[in-house]
Amino acid sequence: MGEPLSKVYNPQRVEERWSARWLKENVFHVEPDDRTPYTIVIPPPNITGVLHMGHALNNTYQDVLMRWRRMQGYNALWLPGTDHASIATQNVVEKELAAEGSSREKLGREAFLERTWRWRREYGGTIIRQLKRIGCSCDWQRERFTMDEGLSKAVREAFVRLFDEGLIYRGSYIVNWCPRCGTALSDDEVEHDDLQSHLWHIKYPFSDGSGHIIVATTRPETMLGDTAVAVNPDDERYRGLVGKMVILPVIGREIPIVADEFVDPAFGTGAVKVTPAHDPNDFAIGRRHGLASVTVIGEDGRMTADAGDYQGQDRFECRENLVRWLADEGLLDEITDHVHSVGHCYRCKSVIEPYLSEQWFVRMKDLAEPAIVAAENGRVMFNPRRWQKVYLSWLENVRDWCISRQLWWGHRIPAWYCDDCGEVFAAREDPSDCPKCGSKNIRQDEDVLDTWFSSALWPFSTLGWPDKTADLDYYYPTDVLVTDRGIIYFWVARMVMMGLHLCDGVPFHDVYINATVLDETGRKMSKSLGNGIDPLEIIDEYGADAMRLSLMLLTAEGQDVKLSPTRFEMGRNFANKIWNAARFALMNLEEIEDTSPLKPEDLEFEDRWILSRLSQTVEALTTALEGYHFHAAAHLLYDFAWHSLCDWYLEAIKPRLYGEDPGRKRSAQKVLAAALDGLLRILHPFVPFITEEIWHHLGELVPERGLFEERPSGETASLAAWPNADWYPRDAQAEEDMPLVMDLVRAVRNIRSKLNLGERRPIDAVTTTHADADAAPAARGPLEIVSAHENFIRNLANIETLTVGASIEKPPASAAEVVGRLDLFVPLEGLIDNQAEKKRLEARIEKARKGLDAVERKLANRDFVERAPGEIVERERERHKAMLEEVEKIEANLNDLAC
RNA sequence: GGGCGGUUAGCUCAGCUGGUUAGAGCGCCUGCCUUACAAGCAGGAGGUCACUGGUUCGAGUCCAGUACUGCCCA
Repeated sequence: MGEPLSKVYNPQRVEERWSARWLKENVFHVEPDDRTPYTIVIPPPNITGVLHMGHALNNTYQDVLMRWRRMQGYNALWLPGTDHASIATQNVVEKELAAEGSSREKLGREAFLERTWRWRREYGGTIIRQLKRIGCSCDWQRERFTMDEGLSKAVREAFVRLFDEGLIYRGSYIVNWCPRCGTALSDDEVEHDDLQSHLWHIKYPFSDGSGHIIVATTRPETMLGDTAVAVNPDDERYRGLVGKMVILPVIGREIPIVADEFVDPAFGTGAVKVTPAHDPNDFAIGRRHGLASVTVIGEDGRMTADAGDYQGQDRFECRENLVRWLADEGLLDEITDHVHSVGHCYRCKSVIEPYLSEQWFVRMKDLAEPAIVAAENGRVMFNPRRWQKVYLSWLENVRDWCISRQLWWGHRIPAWYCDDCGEVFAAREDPSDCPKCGSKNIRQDEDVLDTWFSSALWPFSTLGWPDKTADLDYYYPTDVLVTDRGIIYFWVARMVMMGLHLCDGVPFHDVYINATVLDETGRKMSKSLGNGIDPLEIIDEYGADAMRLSLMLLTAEGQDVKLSPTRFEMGRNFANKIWNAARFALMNLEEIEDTSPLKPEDLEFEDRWILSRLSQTVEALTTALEGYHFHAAAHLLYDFAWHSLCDWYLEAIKPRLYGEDPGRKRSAQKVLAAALDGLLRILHPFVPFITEEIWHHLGELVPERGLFEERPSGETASLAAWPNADWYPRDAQAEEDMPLVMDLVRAVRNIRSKLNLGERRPIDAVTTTHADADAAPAARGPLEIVSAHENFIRNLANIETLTVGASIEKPPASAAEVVGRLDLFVPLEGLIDNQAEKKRLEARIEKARKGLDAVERKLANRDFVERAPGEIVERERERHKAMLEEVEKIEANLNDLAC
């Protein structure tokens, strides 16, 4: 790669190159060995899905963890895969069929499944390809799919075990029915929205003709299936009516008035209609009172034969017609406005119909208990902590889980019915006869399992369970699950339950709940709103590294993140900065001859400082990552790279690199190489592509980048060692000296700027102090610091001659500044703009006085002096002294200007 | 109705166990195409930390309440 590096970083080619290379060389594949494992299973995206910003964020977190742990030397497995998504996938294929004028019914089950598998082969890999573009370092060789042979076997095993243990049962209950998808849903798959609706007050005449009772309902169309009217037993208004019969309008059925505690006397008229087949509460009332159930709305959302004249009408159409009829008949007492919560299908948003049907359920209570304990005693830890509460409250109030779906795409329920003896049984292998009576007259249940049933097994089914594989033994339990808060119930809780029950241990130790991605106005990004930002467009425009880093920089812990496309400029600019810093380094390392280790005494001030900063950064960064503080980690990197390395260090070593002293040049080159090497390592988990690219360029020039010892750099940044803080020497004195030195440089630059001197006009400067005599003799005096780093200051402030000495008189016509205990004078004979200088000093003194006032107020407070800790009071006194001195000096400079 | 967040610079947000003159990025102002980078450099302006009360020598930070706002559950 001899060609010169472009001035602007161009991510496209770099990302393509490294993506391909990582894949080709299978860099992220691992097998069990004698190292410590670090495992993450990916939250498997739907095969119908396309990558959205939420995936990008979620997977960047995981990739940062994986790459970091891998570099730390763990046997790091990130197991990827996809989810078959029963409803979503079936919907997609059915839509295709509809466009062809066909349907799944026309095709038949087998042909439909064949067709769906074909779809999955053709399009199901889209999202996996997209994950690769982000740079995800998954072990792609281990990619799994929830309907793979192995995972299907796991599903069967789990079902049969739970069935045999009595934890799976079948029964007739009210479930959430989606008439559009034609299937039952679990409670969690129903989204509740408040709708502006009405309360219809309907007269039900007594059968003896003695008048009527008025019931209030939000769903008049279900009245056709009423089998009672209920009132509260304590309700004085209706006490005498319990037991009386009423005639159900339209149908003409005679139904009783019953008393039930459930009825809220304050709701509506205090009398409610009871429709056991179409409402879960009514179903319970019906059971208590032995009422019949009449189904009037069918699977397709149309009225059944039992709906009389309304048969065949759509449920909403029926409502309108029925209400009109009631009004015409004088049976409609009134209509009031009413807001109520209506369930919608989470897949297609249709209004859910509570529907009485035969379904399979998982008994949850006993499974939930250990999952609660696991969280309470810290075997499963949530980050941020507060999500534990969400998890617990769901488990504590958990209801049985409806797992059967009236779909074809999915794991067919491994349960069989014997038509001769009526036996119902589950089996691991397809049976040929009934285990009870031996009859061959058996048939398998038609339904498939809820997709989440297989998802619940994901952390161990992907590792080979139920077989006792070496993978399972080595990689399970996994270390952390990174996911969205929206699926704590659906998925996280169920994995913990299943892991504990079936696999003898929690599936992961930590759960990291990532932020929700919002648009710039604070709305959730969603397909239906069309306000999503396409990660691939961002990658095309700014690069994957830029997107990843932007997400990490912008997403504060535990806080949702508002994004707009332009916010990714942040990451792009950073990548470009790194690119150019590397370009600078590479240009100046080209003719490095001697790469043998340095001796500590070869290091100069800026070297000692930057290495100390790097050491600190490594330490703080490692701690941040250990605590999942990704945002803090990204900012540590940003700050070190940009504001320490680029702003100061690179500028500071230019004279050495361009100068004539080979020793000083060599040490600058060596430290530069070591610092860049370290930066690339710690940056790599966040921005893998650009760091990998630079790593190789650097490797060609300086394969050996150890500071005081040999440290071969290795082939790829992806497998480079994560640095320890002690790779780089700490230097307390360099760190202590630097702030004053920087302040001095800034003061000179400020004078230049405010007095319009231009950046490059050579000037002289004097630093002096009149208070040195008072300084504690043990302390390193400011003049000592300045003279020690004279070259550094002269270079960065572009000063020709820097005079340093005690008690030097202010040269005539000088600009003056106070920096800590120092006086800074810039002699400007003939150049000084007195007006500008006056303005500058006035602004300066105002600020200084504000500080002084605050300290004075504090010290004037007797309570503070008496009750605050001595060291705090002492510190304030010190500050007061310094600030008073500062104000006085600036004042003197101002006065001086006036004459 | 219950639970959990949020309210800090024009915008988006940091701010750990209470203690220097409250920070960053973007935007804004001034000056710079300085041989790594104009996606940049240097300098600067900008905040009664939502409100009320309390605890404390001291509150953006702790406690109580209020207002507005977001999410989840019923």
